[in-house]
Amino acid sequence: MSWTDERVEILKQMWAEGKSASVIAKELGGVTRNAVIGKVHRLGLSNRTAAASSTAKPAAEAPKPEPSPQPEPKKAEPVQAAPKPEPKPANSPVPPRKPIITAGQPLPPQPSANEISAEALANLAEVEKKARKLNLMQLTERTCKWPIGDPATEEFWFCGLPCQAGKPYCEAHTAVAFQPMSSRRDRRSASR
DNA sequence: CCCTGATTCGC
DNA sequence: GCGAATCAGG
Repeated sequence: MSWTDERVEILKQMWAEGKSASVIAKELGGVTRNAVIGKVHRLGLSNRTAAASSTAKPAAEAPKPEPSPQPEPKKAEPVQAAPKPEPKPANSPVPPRKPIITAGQPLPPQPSANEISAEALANLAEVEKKARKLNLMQLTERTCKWPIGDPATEEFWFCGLPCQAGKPYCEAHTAVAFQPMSSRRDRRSASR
């Protein structure tokens, strides 16, 4: 695979969205996260607007030799209705963001309005005790993304237990997340 | 150990 | 230009 214009576009977008290099690599396919990172650097968009930056290192920090106190004529420039209708002549037919449906996993259904077997619920309680209590940033492809608690409070985290291949949740949560929807559809006429 | 991005350097 | 190997950090 090579860095076609299109692929670079996707890379730019995803990187801007804060996706990790590995995720982008998977999405693009045919490249490793190293390749992605390498490309990102070559494109000059290494550091994003701050995010999950683990290594917040200002390495090689430019000493900023700017002893010249420039008057900085940076007044509140009146944005005149932003007369900038995109300096794009007619060479970027990509106005409507492509339907790149990244962000994979479906949102976890709330187990409230759903009738789950007491067994499963009890099991969940157990599982939640073992939850790794990961925050959003710590989730990966193979950690259970089942939310626990109220997102509006501090009492919120993700299960984080190792999840089955392909599934976004651990075994227990997968069980309640993907129910065959036939829990109590009992047909009383068993032997007929 | 899992992950993250950063950098280097041979190709 | 590319990206694997390596590095450095959480």
